Amino acid sequence: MTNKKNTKDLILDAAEKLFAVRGFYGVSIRQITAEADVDPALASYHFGKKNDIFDAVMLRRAEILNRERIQMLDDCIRRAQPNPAPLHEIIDAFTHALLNRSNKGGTGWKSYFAIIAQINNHPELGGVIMTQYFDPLAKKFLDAIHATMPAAEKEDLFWCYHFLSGALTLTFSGTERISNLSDGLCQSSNLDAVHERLVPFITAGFEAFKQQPNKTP
Amino acid sequence: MTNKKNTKDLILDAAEKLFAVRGFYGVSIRQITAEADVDPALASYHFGKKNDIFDAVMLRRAEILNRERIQMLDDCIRRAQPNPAPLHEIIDAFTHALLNRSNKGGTGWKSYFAIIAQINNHPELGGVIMTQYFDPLAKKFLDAIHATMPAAEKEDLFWCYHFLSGALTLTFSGTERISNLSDGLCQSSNLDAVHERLVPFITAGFEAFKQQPNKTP
DNA sequence: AATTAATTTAAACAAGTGTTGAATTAATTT
DNA sequence: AAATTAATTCAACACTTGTTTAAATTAATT
Repeated sequence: MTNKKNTKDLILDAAEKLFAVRGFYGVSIRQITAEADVDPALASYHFGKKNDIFDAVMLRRAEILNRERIQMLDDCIRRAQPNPAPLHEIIDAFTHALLNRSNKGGTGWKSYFAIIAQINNHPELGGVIMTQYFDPLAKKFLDAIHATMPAAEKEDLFWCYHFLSGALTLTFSGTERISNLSDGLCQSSNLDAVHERLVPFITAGFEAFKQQPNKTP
Repeated sequence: MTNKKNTKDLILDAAEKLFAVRGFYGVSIRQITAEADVDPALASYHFGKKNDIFDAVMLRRAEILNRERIQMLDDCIRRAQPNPAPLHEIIDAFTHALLNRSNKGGTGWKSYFAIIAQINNHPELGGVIMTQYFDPLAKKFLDAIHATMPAAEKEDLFWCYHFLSGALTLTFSGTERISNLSDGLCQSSNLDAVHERLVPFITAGFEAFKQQPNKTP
């Protein structure tokens, strides 16, 4: 097991860490290369423009994460055949990989999720990665949901997905202020506790749209 | 009705608009004052440091919004006395002002919500405003929920609040990519449609924790 | 061992950064 | 009307920004 990292990864690690805290525009190339203990010119040499560094940071983990999540969705659907997969299993499959990486994946993954949360507010930055990786996954997820809730309206499910997406984003970004609300309730870092509550919460939300509303024209 | 705005508001309007799109670090004072058609030095003259401009932008609407939301919560509680307020009314009171301003409040409010979403990921920026305005409101909201769901565990409700907060943030930031998932389903800007779905979704999520789980030790 | 390729260094570039001070104009008070 | 305060302009400051260039060094290939 080689412990010595190459320059490209050193830069990506440093960029990931700093982007997570201060955002794309809040971090300079010189700060990144200083954190990586590397000459500033190497950033341009290895990656090109600053935007390309950001894209490289995103791509690195997007592939891993995406493969895992699609796999879990497929497994969950296959297990239930010929019936549709249970709703809570679909939602668990959609969220489990996030929890797992955020919990046991190390600081790099934590930073990565924080950046994902930022991308939601800056479409100009991560547009390509999102369209290429997350959208197909979301489509597969929504299809599975629709299969297990055939009576629900598609538009309802579409919005429910957005609510799930928002809850997920904030939960796993890790940057949320726990504030003085918790009163010591939340012994942080216990992300399993979060997941135990997130899945029932979201499942119940979706189920509220299981039947079409009484249309009385 | 005076149409002529003073310099301070011109700067705040421009800053709000630009911060919403590119974030705090992504916008320079010169860009702000150019957008406001005003001399760059006036930013420092009227507000001080760049951080103070950001705080002023936040403060302006935080007071208005906060007063409205607290009012609606109080009204909803008073209406139900001596019974606890219905769950869905509490959630509506918590979200209605956001919807209303986002829908009919003009572009300034839209930008404001986008900045709020950013603050969630950059606690260093809006910490003061959040602690001063949003936390007390959240506490009042959670108390009301607890009153109407006395059998639920406090920690469960705390996390449910976070899921609500995430869903709200993403929904009203307005910066979310609608993506190619919608297939023309979502004729955007129809935020009433969002609210009609958000309240039942969140209500059902909370209700999943109405009874304590069977503790079988 | 010689040659080519890949990587790292150090210096520099023009442009943009937040902020300030003195001079000038506008508004308000005496 | 004069005097005083407030608001605005212009120029400049020291510094940082992303990026490039050419030379020096290291690694890989012949």
